[in-house]
Amino acid sequence: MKTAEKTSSVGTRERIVRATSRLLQRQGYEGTGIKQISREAEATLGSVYHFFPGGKQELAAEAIRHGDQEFAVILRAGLGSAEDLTAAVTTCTTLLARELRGSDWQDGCPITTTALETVGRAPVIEQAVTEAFANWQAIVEERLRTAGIGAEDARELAGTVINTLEGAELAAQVARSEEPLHIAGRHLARLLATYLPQD
Amino acid sequence: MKTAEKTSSVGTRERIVRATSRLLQRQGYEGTGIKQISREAEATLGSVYHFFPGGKQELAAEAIRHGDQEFAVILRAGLGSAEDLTAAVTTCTTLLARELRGSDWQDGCPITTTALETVGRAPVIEQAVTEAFANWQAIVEERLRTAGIGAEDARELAGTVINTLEGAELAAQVARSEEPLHIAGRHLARLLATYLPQD
DNA sequence: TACTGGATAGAGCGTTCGTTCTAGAGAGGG
DNA sequence: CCCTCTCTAGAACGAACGCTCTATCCAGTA
Repeated sequence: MKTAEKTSSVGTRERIVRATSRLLQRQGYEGTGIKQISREAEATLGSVYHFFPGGKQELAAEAIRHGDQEFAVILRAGLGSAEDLTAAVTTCTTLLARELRGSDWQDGCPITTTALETVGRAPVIEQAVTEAFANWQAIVEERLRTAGIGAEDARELAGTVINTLEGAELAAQVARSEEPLHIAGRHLARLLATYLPQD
Repeated sequence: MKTAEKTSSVGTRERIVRATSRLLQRQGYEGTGIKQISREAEATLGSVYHFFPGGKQELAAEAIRHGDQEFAVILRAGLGSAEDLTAAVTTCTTLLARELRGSDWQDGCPITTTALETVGRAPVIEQAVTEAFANWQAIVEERLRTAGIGAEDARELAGTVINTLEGAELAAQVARSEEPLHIAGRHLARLLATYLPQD
């Protein structure tokens, strides 16, 4: 089926998905052209349409799924960084802030822009976006339950944690400052503390 | 200078700004064309470039300022709806949820999409976005101080309130559900309560 | 060697983009 | 009456858009 990889480089399909994900993150859906993607991925237009016969929408949906995983990694890293729940949450915001600053405030949430642009008009993409949000919420929810928060509270709080992180990341990007994220971390920690069993 | 308005309709410039604002809210910056704007505003291309010689960017910046005021009205209405701070906050989320559902989940925050698309690449627009966020934060901050919260806490909390509302509105739009907004309202109320003087 | 099918390559389709430009409409002042 | 100036009107420009299409390359199999 496939010969062993001769070089250490990744396959064409993977390069296309990665390039698309990064471009969507930085320029959004409408602002990103297929030709720019193929250029950036060092693939030809023929290859793009070979792997993604569904065109731009199918490609974007796959890129969203890629961004989903990417963000989930950060989330898990932050949430698993400490026994203390509130410390874990602030680690999350610190990680996000670092990544944001490191990219000169360019790389915010990998899917938000595309999500907003396509809401209500591109079902394939919306589906991927919905799954990503649900995935992130589930990750946070599980951590909250581990910390002893009840099922229903954990579910609702997880949603608010994700939403607040999203909003703070947007604000940080616009303001070119880590402050909104750090503040969000502190406020989320304080909110969660009111639900912790020992209270 | 100007003859008295003969009809009750608004002027051409105003129609252009309103149409642009609504289109940017729903389709974002890259997804909205000048010709679509002129069509929607019932103005000609000549009129658009007459009033906005700076082109699409200048027009978008003006539309952002329009959206700024629009959102500020809702914010003030919600925050001023009750003596009780926490009740006022949940009124905000209720108002936003109503508007969102009423537009079939189309009309979220009037500026977020454009803000994300143009961050770091359209200074004129970024400026308008920054001012809008600062404006909203100031509105919330003042209300928090009225409720007796200290200056620094009020400033930081105001930022988180705006950010969380932004994030929750995005989630509500994607999920086509009022729930994220209502939950955000409850959590924000709870967070704010921990800062209230009588605690 | 001949054949097959996945992958690559890019010219070209019709359309739309943001912008420019010229022309004219219409009211107000001289 | 004409001149001026604001505003309206839309044709036209080059560039970029998403996508289709044919041609070619090349490893694997027979």
